[in-house]
Amino acid sequence: MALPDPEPLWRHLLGDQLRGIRQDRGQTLTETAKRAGVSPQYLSEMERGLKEPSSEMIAAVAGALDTSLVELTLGVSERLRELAPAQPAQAAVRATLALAA
Amino acid sequence: MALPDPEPLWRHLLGDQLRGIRQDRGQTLTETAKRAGVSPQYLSEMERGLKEPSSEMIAAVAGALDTSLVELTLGVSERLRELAPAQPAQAAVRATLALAA
DNA sequence: CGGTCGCGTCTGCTGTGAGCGGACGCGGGC
DNA sequence: GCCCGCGTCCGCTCACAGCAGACGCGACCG
Repeated sequence: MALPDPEPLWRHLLGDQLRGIRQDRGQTLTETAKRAGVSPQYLSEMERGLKEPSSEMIAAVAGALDTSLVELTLGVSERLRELAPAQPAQAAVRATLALAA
Repeated sequence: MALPDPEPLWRHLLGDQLRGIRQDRGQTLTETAKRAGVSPQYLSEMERGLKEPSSEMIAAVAGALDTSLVELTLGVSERLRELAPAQPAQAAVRATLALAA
């Protein structure tokens, strides 16, 4: 019986994307949060995949980072493809993700 | 002064993807909901973008549809690209999306 | 025709978690 | 030493995630 593959969760992948883009842009968490109109503590939680942000929140933070939902979702799908090259490597992939978080 | 582009929201795009895939698979809303372990009324709301599903819910419904988060996010990003060919067409694009919903 | 069934959606509800204020640890500058 | 800004921790409130029961509708059957 095949188990469902343990794909990473949306909120983790999204958070990774957001943090990655923010760092690429050289923005601090505090200034991005301010630009997005959210609290710094909340943005911190979003980036760490601790919260399920609403669609409007995602859009606001994307706007603050001068990016868009299309780039975020594309980034997530690309990341997922990198993470899932073959079935037997799943356990190693999981460990790598845990280290990145 | 450039306004932020009125990109569709994540929950709407996700819901459209889920309904599209479900219909492609020839599954009823009721059986997909059962397979995913969610209520039919909730799946209906998800598909119509009325609710912000948790990451686990997204994963559960994806599993029930024999799809994955990578396919969903890729589908969303592709849809966004279709929807945003050029800046002046944004208002027409918005109207088209409203009709689809 | 009336009754039954399954589909998808509406309505109202409760417990949980989204989002945030205040506090904290840390490093850097003066 | 004090101050500042960074990012995160902790605790809180209220909006909403998720669902039970009800409903409208079309299809089917006797």
